[in-house]
Amino acid sequence: MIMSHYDPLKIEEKWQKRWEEEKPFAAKDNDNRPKMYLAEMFPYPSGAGLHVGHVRNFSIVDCLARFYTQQEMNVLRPFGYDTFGLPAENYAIKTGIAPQDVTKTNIDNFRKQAKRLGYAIDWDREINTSDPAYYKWTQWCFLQLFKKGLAYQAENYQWWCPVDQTVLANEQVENGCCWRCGHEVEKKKMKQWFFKITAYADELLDEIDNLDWPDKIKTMQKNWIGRSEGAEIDFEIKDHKETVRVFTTRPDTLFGATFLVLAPEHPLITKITTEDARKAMTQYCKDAIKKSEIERQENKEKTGVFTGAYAINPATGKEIPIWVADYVLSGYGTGAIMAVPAHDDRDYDFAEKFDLPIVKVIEKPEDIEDDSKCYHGEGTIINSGAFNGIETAEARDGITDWLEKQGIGHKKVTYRMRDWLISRQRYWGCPIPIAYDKNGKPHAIPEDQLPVLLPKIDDYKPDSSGRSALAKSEEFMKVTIDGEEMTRETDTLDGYACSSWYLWRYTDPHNDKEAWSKEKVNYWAPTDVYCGGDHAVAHLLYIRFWCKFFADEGYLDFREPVKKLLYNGYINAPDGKKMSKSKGNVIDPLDVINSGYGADTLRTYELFIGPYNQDAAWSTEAIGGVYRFLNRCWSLVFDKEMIAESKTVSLRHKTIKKVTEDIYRANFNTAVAAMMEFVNELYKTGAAKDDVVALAKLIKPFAPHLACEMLEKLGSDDVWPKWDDALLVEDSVEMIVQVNGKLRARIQIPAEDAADKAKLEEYAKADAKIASMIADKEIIKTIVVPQGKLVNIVVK
RNA sequence: GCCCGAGUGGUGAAAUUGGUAUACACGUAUGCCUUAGGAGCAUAUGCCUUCGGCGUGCUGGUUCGAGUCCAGUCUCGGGCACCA
Repeated sequence: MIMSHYDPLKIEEKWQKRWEEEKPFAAKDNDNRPKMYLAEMFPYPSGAGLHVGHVRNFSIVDCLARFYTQQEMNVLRPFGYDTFGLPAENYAIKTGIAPQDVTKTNIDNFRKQAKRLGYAIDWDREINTSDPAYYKWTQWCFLQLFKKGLAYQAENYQWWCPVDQTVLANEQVENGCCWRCGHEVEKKKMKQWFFKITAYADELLDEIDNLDWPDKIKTMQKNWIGRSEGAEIDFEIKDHKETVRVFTTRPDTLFGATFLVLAPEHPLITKITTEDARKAMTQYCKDAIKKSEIERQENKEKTGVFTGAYAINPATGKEIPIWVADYVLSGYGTGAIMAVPAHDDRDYDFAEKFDLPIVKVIEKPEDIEDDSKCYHGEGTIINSGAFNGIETAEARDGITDWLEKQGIGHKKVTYRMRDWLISRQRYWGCPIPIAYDKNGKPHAIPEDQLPVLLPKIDDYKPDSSGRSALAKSEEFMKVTIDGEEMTRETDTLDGYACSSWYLWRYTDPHNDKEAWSKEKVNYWAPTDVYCGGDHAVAHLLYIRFWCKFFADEGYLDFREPVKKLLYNGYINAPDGKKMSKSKGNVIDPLDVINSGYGADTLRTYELFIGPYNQDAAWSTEAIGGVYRFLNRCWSLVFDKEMIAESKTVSLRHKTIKKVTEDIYRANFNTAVAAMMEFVNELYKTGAAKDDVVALAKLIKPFAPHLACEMLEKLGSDDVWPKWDDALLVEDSVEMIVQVNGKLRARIQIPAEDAADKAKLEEYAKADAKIASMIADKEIIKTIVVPQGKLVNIVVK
């Protein structure tokens, strides 16, 4: 017989053309069916095009989208592009080609490639963050935050290269030098824009436990927010009217505070440093501030300089020296600490190095073993006047209350999370919709003047002002608000701002009156399943923050943007290393398709490669196995004679159950395995029409083109098949006989006897091999029949 | 240093409530078909062996029964890392 041939490229072209014309994936805003909103983290459309990592990510979402569509739900599965950012700007600086033009080329390429994969995308909802019709509303979002005081300006130290006269990102500073010119960089105080994410710190933290998200991400977010409860305490400074405020989580150790330490950036340093210390202090602070965060953390050898000034410990009344050291961070708490060397490792190291007094104030319980140099656990308070003898936990409240009565301390909650710095001195970003009057006061651009358009310019390089290239456009800079001439802000927004609300824009992407309509957003959102493999903290925290803010403002009826998060692993090169252009080990999905495998094989392979949330190495051999499997599916319909009556009814129902439940659990790899088992069996027994119809429906979320081709030939719809529990059972089942927990016999028994424990025992004893093992009845201690299908005989 | 995960064949991995360890796939071997095959189909494939025994990183424990639960330990991966 001449075999016809499974030709994926031909089949896929046919169905993609049909989907392009008929738009079967358009989501309906008014629909009685239950809704299902699925999205992946939208890609940055790089010049390199789609890679196999995108394919894994998109294929997971597509599998779910098609699965729920076949379950007759109203599915929204949109697509878009995160287009602002450094690569396009650097490319423009190098080549002079406008980022707008590069971006358009890249998007066109991404779209074309995504269509080759046959995704069930509602293409009419496509969005692009650098499109003025989109970023108009990013600017609107900024203004809502600005109006509520949650977008604000503050002075902040930034890296500054005095030769290039530009601000540098932390990653652009190498060994204290500029990555471009190699000159030593400095830290410069600059005014920057921030979003006050800390205003939502408590809710962002408390809601984490209720999220259906991977524990890994939840833990990372908790650590990132880093809530600490403690107290702020004011220390008087001898011979000065100023006080030093410190934050501590251990107010119970106040009597053991034998010195204070200020961060090198602390504003009081210049005021209180004595003449003799001044020179050394200036040098120390200058050096410390210059050091990068990384350098400050790498070298844990304690350094510091004494100010010459003394504070008064309010508990003991004693004078204690005030030091400056870079182990105290300016950005956390108050930038100053009370040092308790007896009960804190860092303070202990410092005290030992500079020969400062160590006073023990906690006696550890006798049953606790702890031979470290200083004890930081709980215990009984000593050397603390009226507080002696009480437990540390109690003393934390007691001492805080006492401080509060004196008016020199209070309870305080502090977060490790800082406010979100959003201004970028870059051209290729969303302009911040702000203008400054003559006095430098910021004003919101009126909403009817939005969008603030990003002008096309010739030279994208930042200029000597340290501002973005926008400052060079005189036309852009001038603006009139309420008859007053003002100057525009030249910073652009962090790209993460653009992606903090796109999930809501998808629900109403063409709205030119508002960012989204309340009706549409509350019908579709929150997103039911969101899938990505990156941005564990930043993006996934920012969308939660904006969701809570816009819920407070009445624009959303929900406070968490994503119900279920699927965090997929990476696809690595066959050797297990990261794929990268420079290593030359990149697998191009289009090459895989065009080599003859087709998109269905690629998609199914990437879902079969392993658990979706685990990294996987590409295998050029294993993908062939998936192709063979699809080929066998195809042959069942197009090559083989069908049999009249199915011989695999029970397995068919088992397979339907397994695949359905596996997709709900996101166990895509075992769902594919179950279908392979089913096909292998059909090859042995022959396949009836019911068998292949079920198979085609089950395989559609994985290999949609092939499935459509099969269903068309079979004249079937694609409605998701159901299983019948009664049909899962086969006529005869295998029972297991163990002796002392070890497998000794397998016996075929009628299925209806499987639940009858007495009968199972009889079968077991009747088996020749078992009978010989227990011929001497004396040795039987007990017989355990825990449930259907298993007997364990325990012998002496 | 602290906090999480994970260790199962030659390889990627299954085992969903404590109940047949290694499903499915790759690779390998053999056969069939073929002018030919890097195609297709079929069979076999944890280890040692004569019966039989041993096997889920290692050492113990609980249990009639442990990959799964408990204690300890080793290794690898990830996150945080002077946050007071």
